[in-house]
Amino acid sequence: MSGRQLTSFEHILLGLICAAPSSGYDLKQRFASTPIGVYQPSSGSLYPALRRLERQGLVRAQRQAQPGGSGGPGQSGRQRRVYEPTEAGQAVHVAWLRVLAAPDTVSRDLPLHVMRFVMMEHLLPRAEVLAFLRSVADALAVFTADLEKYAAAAEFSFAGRHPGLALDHGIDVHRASLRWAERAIAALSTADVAVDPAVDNAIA
Amino acid sequence: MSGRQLTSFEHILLGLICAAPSSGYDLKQRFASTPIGVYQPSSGSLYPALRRLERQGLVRAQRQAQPGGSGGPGQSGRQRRVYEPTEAGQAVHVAWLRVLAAPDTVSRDLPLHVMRFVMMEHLLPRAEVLAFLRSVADALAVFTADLEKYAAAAEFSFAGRHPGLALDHGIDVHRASLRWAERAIAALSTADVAVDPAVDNAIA
DNA sequence: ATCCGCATGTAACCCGTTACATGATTCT
DNA sequence: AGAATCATGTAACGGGTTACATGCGGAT
Repeated sequence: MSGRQLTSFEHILLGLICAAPSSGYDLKQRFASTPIGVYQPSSGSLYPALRRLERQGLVRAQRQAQPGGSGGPGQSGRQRRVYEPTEAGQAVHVAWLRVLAAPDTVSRDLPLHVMRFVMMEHLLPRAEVLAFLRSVADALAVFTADLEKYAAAAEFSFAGRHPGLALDHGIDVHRASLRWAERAIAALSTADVAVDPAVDNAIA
Repeated sequence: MSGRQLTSFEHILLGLICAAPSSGYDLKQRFASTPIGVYQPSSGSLYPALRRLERQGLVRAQRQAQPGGSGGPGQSGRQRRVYEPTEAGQAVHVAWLRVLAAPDTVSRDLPLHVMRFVMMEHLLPRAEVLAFLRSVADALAVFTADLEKYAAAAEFSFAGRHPGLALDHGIDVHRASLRWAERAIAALSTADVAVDPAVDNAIA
């Protein structure tokens, strides 16, 4: 439990491991197969990151002997290091999920916020998820308002020109995110509340 | 003119210098004052990057003696290194502006594309700007279609759940960008074509 | 025997961040 | 003199990318 705080990439890896114990190779496959980030981590970033998480006591690896069984086509080659979260790891992950969005960083961090939102399912109670989405929506409202204020102030200087159009793009995109956040709040508010037993012991 | 290709950051710096000769400090101020990227380059990245551009012969620095004049409040302190583009630098910049958007990288590169779009004003003829925007729109159309196909295929597995909502976000945001690109094309197509004399000698 | 796919790792290189250092000028 | 602003730079550190190395099993 050395103090230094994790990078976003490390936090995401930790989150994926919390969702399901995985080897480095598993994680790579998951990045490859989902439209998660369009981001393909390289071996040179992935394995060292996992070692760092391990060194800090947030995950634990167990060598998985290939089953092979009697006559079955024991499916693969080298031995896998399957990581699972420690209690400290789970605590760090949940704490990361609980951080609310802030107006001054929401634009830069939006993809990360969306990723965190995905990981909250089954780990945070409905009410906290809604509070998080509210923080995102509020932050985006502030951000877009600022952009529009800027646009209004500079209108004479670049209405209809390239800088003005670029500013429009920023406003449009963030307004789309804002509308999405509001719709997600509505959807999750009215959805059947099938209480998830996993959530309760995750909070404990 | 050593061969190695530039980072995005270096390309942006080169573009800003092409737009107006600037010192490192000027560039920092410009990043600070515009909603360009919400990105504040540090001295430790900015000055070395300028030196790299200089070493490659893309920009040229000239020490600017503080005017000061007779009795006037010569406004500032240390001597500035004001960079201006070389011909090679301008050529590299324009070539960078001319690269079209591709479907497989458009999501990752969108902010960069928008920035390039801004820099095209006065440097590329209207027709090329429109062709660029078309490539962006087409790439986004492909990208969103892929996302929607993915969503349709996985609907049973996560309709209304967090992953599904996150996917919706990706679709919404990229559709917003797509609509913006189409609108920008329309706006620039119908706009008065005041032929820009600067453009022609930039192409030469 | 060889190649391919699974699976993990390492080394060189580059770049960005943080934090500090330095120079010159003006304001108090 | 001391502080503030303008202005450029450097050093330590960390992490990502690329490319290569290794190990083992099954398929041709």
